[in-house]
Amino acid sequence: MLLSKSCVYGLRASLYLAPKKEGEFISIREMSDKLDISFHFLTKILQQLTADGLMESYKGPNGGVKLSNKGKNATLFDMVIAIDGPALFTQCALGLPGCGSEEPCPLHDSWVDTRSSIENMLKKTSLAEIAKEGKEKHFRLTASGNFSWK
Amino acid sequence: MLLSKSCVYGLRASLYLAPKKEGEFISIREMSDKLDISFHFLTKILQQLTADGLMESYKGPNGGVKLSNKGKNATLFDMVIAIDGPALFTQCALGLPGCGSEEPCPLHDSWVDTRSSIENMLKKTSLAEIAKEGKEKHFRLTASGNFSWK
DNA sequence: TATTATTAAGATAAAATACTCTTAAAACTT
DNA sequence: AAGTTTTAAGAGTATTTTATCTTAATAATA
Repeated sequence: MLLSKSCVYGLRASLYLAPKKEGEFISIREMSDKLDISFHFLTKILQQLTADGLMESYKGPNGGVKLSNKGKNATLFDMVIAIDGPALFTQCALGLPGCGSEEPCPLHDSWVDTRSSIENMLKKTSLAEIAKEGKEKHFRLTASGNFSWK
Repeated sequence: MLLSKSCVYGLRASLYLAPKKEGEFISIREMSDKLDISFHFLTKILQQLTADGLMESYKGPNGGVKLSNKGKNATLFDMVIAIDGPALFTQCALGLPGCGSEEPCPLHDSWVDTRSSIENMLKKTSLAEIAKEGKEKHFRLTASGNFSWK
């Protein structure tokens, strides 16, 4: 698997929040229901993104989380780094510590290329841009497809 | 992580065997020592590749494993499929079961591209070809770099 | 002020992955 | 035939990831 489950959940939640209107806090319960993710588990992941400044949270009635300004302008790459860390984008495909262009593993050269194509894919569009596009394209965010970008 | 540890160990062992001369069985103990992988764990992984017909094994003194003809002409892709299964090359990046070109997730289109670039990277060269190339380029297979393609 | 709705945080549990140990089976050597 | 070297197979342990449960803290509302 390319990304951990935590990471995938975090990305889906970020994408869920992306089209929401300015300043609105969305409860984690709503997201865990709509996205079919365990509430407490999702809470943990979003706490991490909040700690990283990519989201903001608010307690109490009408509380919830929202993308911070930083988060809105962030890309999925930033979310992945915050949750899974940078290993996928820095490590040798065979996990060899000394691997590099001087003394490469058999996969090194092609993996460097492929790796940056993954990176570019995740960096290409900001959440704000995906949200805009999503409203036209009705992207899927759930298994059942019952999510609307409004 | 792109590939499981089992898978990486299996690939490194396959690459270790690739340049060995025709018909020679290499003991798993030698490989586990040279590649710095737990003997019993590596044994399990190689049993899988043997069951899949990618390797052949022989018991008793001077026994060990070697690439089968199928294995020699196989690519790293085949090894990955045998160990990790096809999920990486078939699944949605966000793990959404219904995702496809009709109702895609936000990553679908770019992920389809990236996914096949990973696939192509692993399919590009057969183990036999990598072995040949390795003798010129002295590819790394260990953390310490103490592996020689002779 | 009491109640309720919410996130935060910590403890626990379950599942998956990674690793180890023991015994059995096969094949060689003497 | 007995002993040795090797893979095979199964059970067991450890670690990490995923998920749940409980309690605390914060903020709104009545």
